[in-house]
Amino acid sequence: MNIQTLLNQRIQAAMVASGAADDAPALVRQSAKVQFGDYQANGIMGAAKKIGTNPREFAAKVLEQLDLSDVADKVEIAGPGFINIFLKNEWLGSALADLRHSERLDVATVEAPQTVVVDYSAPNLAKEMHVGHLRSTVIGDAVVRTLEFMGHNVVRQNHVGDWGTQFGMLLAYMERLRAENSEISMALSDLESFYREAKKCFDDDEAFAARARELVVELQSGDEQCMALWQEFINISLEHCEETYRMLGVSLERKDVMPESAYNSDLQNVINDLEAQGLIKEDQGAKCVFLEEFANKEGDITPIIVQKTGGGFLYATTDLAAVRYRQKVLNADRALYFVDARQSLHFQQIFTLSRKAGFAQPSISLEHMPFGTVMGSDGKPFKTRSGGVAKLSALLEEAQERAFQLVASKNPDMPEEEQRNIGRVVGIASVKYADLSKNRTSDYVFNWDNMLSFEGNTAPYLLYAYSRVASIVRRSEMDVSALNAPITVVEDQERALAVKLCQFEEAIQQVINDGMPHFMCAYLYELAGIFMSFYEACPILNAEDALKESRLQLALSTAATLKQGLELLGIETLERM
RNA sequence: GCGCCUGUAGCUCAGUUGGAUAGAGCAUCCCCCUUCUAAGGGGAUGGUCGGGGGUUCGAAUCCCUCCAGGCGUGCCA
Repeated sequence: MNIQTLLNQRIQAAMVASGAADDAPALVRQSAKVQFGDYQANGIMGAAKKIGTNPREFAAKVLEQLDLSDVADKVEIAGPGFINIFLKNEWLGSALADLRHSERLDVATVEAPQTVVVDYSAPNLAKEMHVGHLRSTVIGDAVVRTLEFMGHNVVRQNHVGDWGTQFGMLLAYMERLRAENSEISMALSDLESFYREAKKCFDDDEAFAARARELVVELQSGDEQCMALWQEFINISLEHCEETYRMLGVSLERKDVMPESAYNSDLQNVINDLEAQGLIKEDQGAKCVFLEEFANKEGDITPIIVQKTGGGFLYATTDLAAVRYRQKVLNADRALYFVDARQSLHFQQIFTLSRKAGFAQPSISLEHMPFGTVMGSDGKPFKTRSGGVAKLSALLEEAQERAFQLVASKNPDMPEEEQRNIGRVVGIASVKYADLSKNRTSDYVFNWDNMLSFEGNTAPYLLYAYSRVASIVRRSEMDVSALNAPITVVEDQERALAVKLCQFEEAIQQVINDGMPHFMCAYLYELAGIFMSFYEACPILNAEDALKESRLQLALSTAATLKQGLELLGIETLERM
């Protein structure tokens, strides 16, 4: 059920029938205030202006063409020409019955599924995942889950960094350890320190550095032994990533890995294609593309360098090859890039050039989904207490430990095993939710106390709300699947809850349109808050039979919606806390 | 220099693409546990939406300008 879509269609049709342009939008929104009803149409004023009539008179004409008697019991003109819609309680009751008896909460899959390529996470395999990878991974995964729920064909692309000069250094260090008969797998169990040690050798030891550079050349020329060593390293590094994904509850798998190196054999083709189209200019020894779109007022153009002096390729080249792959091989309708906001210019360049060179057809939508930086309380990029970059796995361990301490202090009598499990779920959920609930584009401050608080828009609050609903259902000791009594919407709190439950699909739509999961978070937080008010005001288990069954179904639907919503965010729920 | 982003309550954040009297949580202050989890709920206080101009029925949102901060800007990714 999507009330907004339904009202939009009906009101727009009435507007057109009243003389508005065919494409005049009805602009139906959830009402800002209760006195304005449940929904308001804001499009009347604009449409009236275009055809040169008085907005209120036009609104009156539209109402004559509009029959909402099945869904609304009051439709009124207000202010300069708003149309306010008050939904009918009986209709809400029947909509809820549909929702209750649907596996998917009455959310229909899309009529025209798209192939959506989602590029996210993309850690550099030379090092371990750190806090900087959290946002791309968590936000991308939430959007992926939401797209799949709506029936789109999603192709995950984990564009990991597995190529480049730093691998020479790492391979040289592997060689050295092997020569010393040291245990390589042990050394690689902590990639972070492995990288540090290798870097130290590279900086201090001239012979080592020379060998590292030599290995880069061997690697690039496809030397078999060198490749084998490299592959060994990549495998171990990927296992680290997968361990973190498991801990985080992220849906990425090995099959989703499409590394930078996969495009190596295509990079020269990219250059050739650009050259054949006359797009390349050699400048100071490098092959560049100068596009007018990136000129300043003086006419100076920021070039896109696609091949370095000496023949090396750059990440621009790889990204161009990736666009072409996503277009030609994956046949994408949309390609979403969950990548740091600092790469905005880079993606503008890549997208513009891809269109110009025909790598991307007009039909494909290329969308950079930028996100801000995770900050510490000092307002600077988040670091550990010792000042280093925070390893993601360590951060997640700490989250679970903190949550465990919290659970143990609130529930001292609970068996430790259960405390641990709750700590795990709450800890991970807190970190993910803190990230997901903020507007993607802005920086946010990482704060343990805020994210682990049970108050406000936090994971613990939502999980608690869910477990509380689940507890009511358990205590009812009824066969809830057999519940079939009509759902009656009478009290204000019942009504508010009913309307909110019917708006789940609208929240999903927002997440998909803009790649912004915080809309889902806001929705779930509001839903939980409204349920809590309902819970205070409307006794469920102590109500008499018909009322009890009606309210129990409201509770059931709330539980199902919270669970499904959190699942779309990639967050586990708990039946008991 | 140029470009992009950000600036909303003391703090942390929303604000559905130009809609009605700008909203939450924390903090502060007051209420509510003999009834389904008080890890909860209800209420109060708190705003020149960075400043100034403009566009129009209507601006936190769009345009111009200034201020403050962040980031990017030819051979790292």
